[in-house]
This record gives sequence, C-alpha cells and structure tokens, in this order.
Amino acid sequence: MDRVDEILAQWNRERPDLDVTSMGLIGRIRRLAAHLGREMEKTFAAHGLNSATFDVLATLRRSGPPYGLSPGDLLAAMMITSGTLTNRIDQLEKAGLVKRNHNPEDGRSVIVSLTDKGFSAIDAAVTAHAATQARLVASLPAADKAALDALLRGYLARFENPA
Amino acid sequence: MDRVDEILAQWNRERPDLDVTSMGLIGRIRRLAAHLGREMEKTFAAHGLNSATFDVLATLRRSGPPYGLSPGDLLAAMMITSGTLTNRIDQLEKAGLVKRNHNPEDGRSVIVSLTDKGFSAIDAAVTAHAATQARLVASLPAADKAALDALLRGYLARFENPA
DNA sequence: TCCCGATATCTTGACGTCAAGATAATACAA
DNA sequence: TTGTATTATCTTGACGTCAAGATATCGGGA
Repeated sequence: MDRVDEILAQWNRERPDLDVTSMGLIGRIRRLAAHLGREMEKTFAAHGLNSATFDVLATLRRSGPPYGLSPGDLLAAMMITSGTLTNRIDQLEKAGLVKRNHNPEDGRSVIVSLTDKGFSAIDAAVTAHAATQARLVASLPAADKAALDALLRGYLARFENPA
Repeated sequence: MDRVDEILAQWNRERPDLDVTSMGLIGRIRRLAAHLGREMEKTFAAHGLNSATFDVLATLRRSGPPYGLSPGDLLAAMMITSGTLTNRIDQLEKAGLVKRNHNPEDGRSVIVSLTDKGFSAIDAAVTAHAATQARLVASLPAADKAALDALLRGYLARFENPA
C-alpha cells in the first residue's frame, strides 16, 4: 500500500464507477520520474548546470568531434520546442560554454559548438552524473533492473516508434 | 535500438570509460513520463484545466465529503512547494472552482473546498482522464502491464518509504 | 501573563517552458 | 529571372514552479 495505492483506494470509494487500473501504472512512472529528476538536478547544480543546460552540452559532447550541431539537429535529439532551445543556447553562450557560428553553406543555419570551457564542464559533469544514476538504481536487484528496462523499452517504443 | 539506445551508443563511443548501464533505465522512465504527461494534458485542456489545477481539484474530490482540505493537507498529498500550491489555489478561486474559508479553530489555517462548479468540473474531467489513461496503456499486454506495475512499485518504494 | 519557538500560509523574484508568430534565407517551379 | 512555399532560427508573452523569506497565529514554558 504505497501512496499511489492510497490514491486509487480513494477513487474507488468516491467514484466506484471509474476504472482506475491504468492510473496506478502511469502515476508510478510519473512519480519516479520526478524523484529521479530532482536527485539528478543536484549533481548538475554542483557543476554549475541544470538539467536544461546539461542536456544541450551532453548532446553536443556525445555527438563526437567537432562537437558542433545546428539548433535543428539539437531539437531533433531533445523533447523541447524551438523557443526553449534558443533560450538554452543563449544561457550557455553567455556562460561561455558554447559558441554560435554561422553556417557558410546556409545563411539560415547556425552551428552551435562546445568551447574548451564547455567541453571541460560537460566531461566533468557527465562523469558525476553517471555516478549519480548508478547510485539511484543501486538498490534495485540486477534482475529487476533488467526486467524493468526491457518492459519500459517496449512501452516507450509505442510512443517513439510509430508503426 | 530505440532513441535511448542511440544515446547510450554515442556515449560508449565518446566516453567508453563511463558506466552508462543505469542511464538507459532512468532515461526511459523520464521519456515515458514526458510522453504520458503531454497526452494527459490534452484531456485536461479539453475541460478548461491543466495538470496543476486538475491535481488540486482531484485531491479535494477524492478526499470525500465535505470536499475540503487545508493547504497543508493538500501539500502533503502533492509533490510541490507551498508557493506553487498558493498559486494553484489562487487560479482555481479566480475561476470559481474552489473557495477558501477561514478555519474557526485555527486562525493560521484555511480550508479549501470545492464549489458546486468545481465539483462538476472535476467529476467530468476525471471521467475523461481515466479513459485517456486507459487508452495510453491499452497497447500494453495485460501481463506486461502487471509486471511493469509491480516492478515500478518496488522501485518507487525506495524513494517514498524511507526505512 | 508574557515571550519565544513552532506552525500555516502567502509573497517575491528568478527561471524554464511552451505556443504562436516573426524574420530571414533557400529551393524550386513557372 | 521571378515569385512563392518551405525551412531554420529567433522573439514574444503568458504560465507554472521553485527557493527563500515574510507574515500572522498558536502553544507551552518561565
């Protein structure tokens, strides 16, 4: 009987006509995401970042040399809107972690690249981030972890692999 | 090979020293939460609400008669800060869906109650919401759904049942 | 009775996000 | 070559959230 179960029990009492069997599953996914996000945010803050700016730097870093992508490329890799991305890049540029360069082949386009400072920052942050993530799942038995990951992958595919 | 796997593959190429085995699990939970949240938001919007205001109304509704709780009670049931709750109640009061009453037994305290309009609104919204949630998990085989829910419950307990 | 710590709620200011639309450059058909 | 649709990015305004602190009330000890 966890907090989600309590919520379901209340609904069953007040609105017995409702089928809330799906509510528990979805509620648990969302509560877990919130808990995990808050923990990870602490690691980002310790490196002068937040999840928004980390996300941009990490995408550039893992894209490999020369560590530059257009805003359009970045958008395709993230679950955000274009206005949000512009704001993130502005913040990072102001902090000297990325720079914008004109794309000589297309006047509409821009290439956002990691600066040396940005490269150092994201490399240190992602190292700590991986450790935080390992800690956040450490309490989960290996078998549960594997089973959970497999089930989530199948579920997620229904949203991201239209077919 | 979903999008999360692509991210892990990039990290393995660029930072083979990192152990990213936990990153996939956490990433999938968070991406799922985002997808689910956006879908549910559409249902709330169709009823003139959003997830923030729905959350307050739903908590009051499922608390049962007389459909009134103090901000403190509401806070305990939600994963938000007090300032956020004050703002939510303000919005709902402005819309005529809840009302604040002084608590005669404690001058510091307030009782937030559903108005008739608020009661009608949340009853209609939650009916639609339950249908949306059912649709969002409909593609999942019943066995997977049960297994996933059980694993998530165990994982969530590590964050919400300190012991 | 009086005072002070605890409690309940609200206020303030900054920030991240989004939807919708603006701006500018490119591509391609006529 | 010209004009229009398309593409890439940015701007604007509104909103929800948070952390930190302010305000007001309560409760218990001196």
